[in-house]
Amino acid sequence: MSIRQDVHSSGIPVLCQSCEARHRGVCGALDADQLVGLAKTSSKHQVEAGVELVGDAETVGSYSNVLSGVVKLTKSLSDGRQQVVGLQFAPDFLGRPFKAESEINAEAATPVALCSFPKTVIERMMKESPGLEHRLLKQALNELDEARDWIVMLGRKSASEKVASFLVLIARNIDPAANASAPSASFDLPLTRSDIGDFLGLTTETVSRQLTRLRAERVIRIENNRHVIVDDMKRLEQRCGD
Amino acid sequence: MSIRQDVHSSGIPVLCQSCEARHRGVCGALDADQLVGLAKTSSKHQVEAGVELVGDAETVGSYSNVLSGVVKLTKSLSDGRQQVVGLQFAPDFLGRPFKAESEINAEAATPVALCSFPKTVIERMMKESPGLEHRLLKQALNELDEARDWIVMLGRKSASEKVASFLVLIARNIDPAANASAPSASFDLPLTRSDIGDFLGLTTETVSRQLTRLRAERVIRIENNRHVIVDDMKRLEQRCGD
DNA sequence: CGCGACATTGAGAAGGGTCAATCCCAGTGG
DNA sequence: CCACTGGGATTGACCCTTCTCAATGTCGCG
Repeated sequence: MSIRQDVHSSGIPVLCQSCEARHRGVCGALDADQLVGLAKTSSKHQVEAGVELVGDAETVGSYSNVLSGVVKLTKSLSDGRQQVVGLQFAPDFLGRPFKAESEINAEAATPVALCSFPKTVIERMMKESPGLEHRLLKQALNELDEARDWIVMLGRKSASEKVASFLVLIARNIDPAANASAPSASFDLPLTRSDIGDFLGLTTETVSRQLTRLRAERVIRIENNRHVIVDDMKRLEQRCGD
Repeated sequence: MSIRQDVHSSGIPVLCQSCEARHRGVCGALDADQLVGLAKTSSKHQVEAGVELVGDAETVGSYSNVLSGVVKLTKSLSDGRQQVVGLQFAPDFLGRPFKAESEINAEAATPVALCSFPKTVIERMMKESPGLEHRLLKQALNELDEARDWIVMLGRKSASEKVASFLVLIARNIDPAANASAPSASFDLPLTRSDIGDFLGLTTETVSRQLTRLRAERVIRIENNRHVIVDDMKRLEQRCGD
């Protein structure tokens, strides 16, 4: 069994050997040959927090897998008002197929590791391998579901419910131990207060006040302004409004 | 030319002959044989405004194309607060592949014509014909783009900007003459004031006040509470904030 | 005519926004 | 080692937009 496994995986590029995207991400839809083809033109990058990913020369004309860290997608109105429209965690696929310019900005919210490859290569593979398109469809539908939950949140929740919902979202995506059933969680916030505000449609000050309130009510503890500990996830979830 | 056309279309089911979904909708990805297969199990429905489409026996386990009218997708919080998370116009595809229950309610906002078919048939065809999956991916990505624009609107726009944006959206989707370049538009609102509120994250009263304001400023005219006339789309667009 | 659903309008309350002062803390350089 | 600096974060006071609650208006229809 393990021998067959080894034989099988011997055709997989070194670059991809330990890559999470090969399992849970889009690359899982590719066979060894395709992986080799893709790996030839792909490269891993490491960027620090704050770097623009889209509009930046490095990824124009290319797609990426997020290997670690958090990428923040934003849109702006003409007068500068900004809104975060999505967060991408590993092993999400980053990029908008079938469209030249996206009008969306992507920025590393934390230090981020990416595996990038030219648009053309992926688009060719999509034609050859329906499985890949299937994966992308699934991710798109998932993101659509998430976007719709976010719409409900923005449209109908109060400030304190928004902040609680945000913390739950982050806990679920960042703390590896915080599965649905885990009673507690502990994680670093990947965003500044003002980013969180841009995410929730609130101001920095309101986010701060709501965090203070949650802390005063002993729902969360905060260390170093960034690290959050939730002893009882249930209590936090009760404050999400849904 | 017209003869060849006729010969070619002779294989197309009567049901589909004049159907818009065959051109701009998902059925455009199917060849004549597949159309015949699909048409065998599909049927056109006409439902009146207010009918629940999902959760209702008629469409559980099935997908549909919207042929005419407007379908309203909503989600609710446990205490009853409601939010519209999407509107579907002809020839949109209605349904969420790869997921048993959607937690989303779909309701006819106006009288609606649908062409429905069992999930199983479409899902089989998706495996056979990559073109179909491609169409669905495109629609999903488009809806995702729209959802993100909506997120910006909900998170960052003022009540008056929201109402103006809503009117522009409807004008674009309902008034056949209102292409991007048309200077004026005229249409019936497919939603009640309170539905519009649920769409924009506002109350009925606020929607009403903003409409009154737009009318007072001669940006729009309203007849019979439902019919809206925009003489100068540019002026309306200027109030959208973007 | 009168009912019921939807829409408008008004007055008052409140949730968040705005502006400004202060705090906190990680670096940095003396 | 300590003071200084600068970028978040927090807190407070005040204000404004939007919500809430309630009254009134309008239209279609039996």
